[in-house]
Amino acid sequence: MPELPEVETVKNYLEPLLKGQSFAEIEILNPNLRIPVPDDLSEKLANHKIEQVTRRAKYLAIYLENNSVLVIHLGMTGKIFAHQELPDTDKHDHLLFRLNNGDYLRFNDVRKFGLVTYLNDNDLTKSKLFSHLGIEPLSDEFNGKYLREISKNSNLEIKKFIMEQKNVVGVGNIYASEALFLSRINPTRPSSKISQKDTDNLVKNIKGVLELAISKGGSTIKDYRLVTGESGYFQHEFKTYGKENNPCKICSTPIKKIVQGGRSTFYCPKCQKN
DNA sequence: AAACGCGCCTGCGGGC
DNA sequence: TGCCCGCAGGCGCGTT
Repeated sequence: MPELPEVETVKNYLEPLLKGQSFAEIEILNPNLRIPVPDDLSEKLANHKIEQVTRRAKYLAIYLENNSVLVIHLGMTGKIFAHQELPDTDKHDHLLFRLNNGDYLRFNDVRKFGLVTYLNDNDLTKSKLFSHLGIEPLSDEFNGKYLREISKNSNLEIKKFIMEQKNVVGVGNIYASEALFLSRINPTRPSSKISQKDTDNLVKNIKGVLELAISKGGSTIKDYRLVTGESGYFQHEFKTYGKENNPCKICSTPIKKIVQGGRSTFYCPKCQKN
């Protein structure tokens, strides 16, 4: 899936398409997602004006005039395509949204780790999907002081720590590797062993890499596509992710691949010392 | 109670 | 060519 920059990019595309419109009908083609798509989705959401299109963590939260919220998560392979007329559907399409202006949105998800549902209450914190989520990485609350405070007593490896959604949301497997490289921190270093100065730097680099990726329209690897079907561009700027055995951009040492918590991690063993 | 590891599901590419 | 295995932007759950 899409990590935070990809979801933010989707949000930015959807906002002008949706804001002020309403859903005329939402057709469920296949309800079998991470949680089943509720039968009454269309009934609950249709014909209520769309007020806001937002992102929280890696979720899209689309607020309607009747206080309900359409919630979409793209999982690993979820995609949303926009069309100006009735599109052909393929076997991994799960929902087809028809807007009052005749546009369509198509939700496609090969691996079905995504979800589409609604909330009756627009206070996201009341939902089980959102209640446990930590702060946003691009917010002012996410700063070196905060990160050091929550990490200084943890022996969890730093890459796992920053990917933990209760600590900070939206930092996925790619951007965790990239931010640690930029910060010259070994991904296996215990969180407690990172100085305030290095923590400040890590926060700066997490924000920097996410913002840069957003500015490039996210990263396209395999399945992820922009709403328009175009690719994002940030994948061309990866310094470590997927670069096993390629020379480090700084010192030319071959990039190493290890596995942490079942996820691949890429880093430079020379630049990123423990 | 934090932390691990597994399962959810499908497709693709590499190795044999 | 074909089969089998490992791996993939995430996340929640049960178990230690």
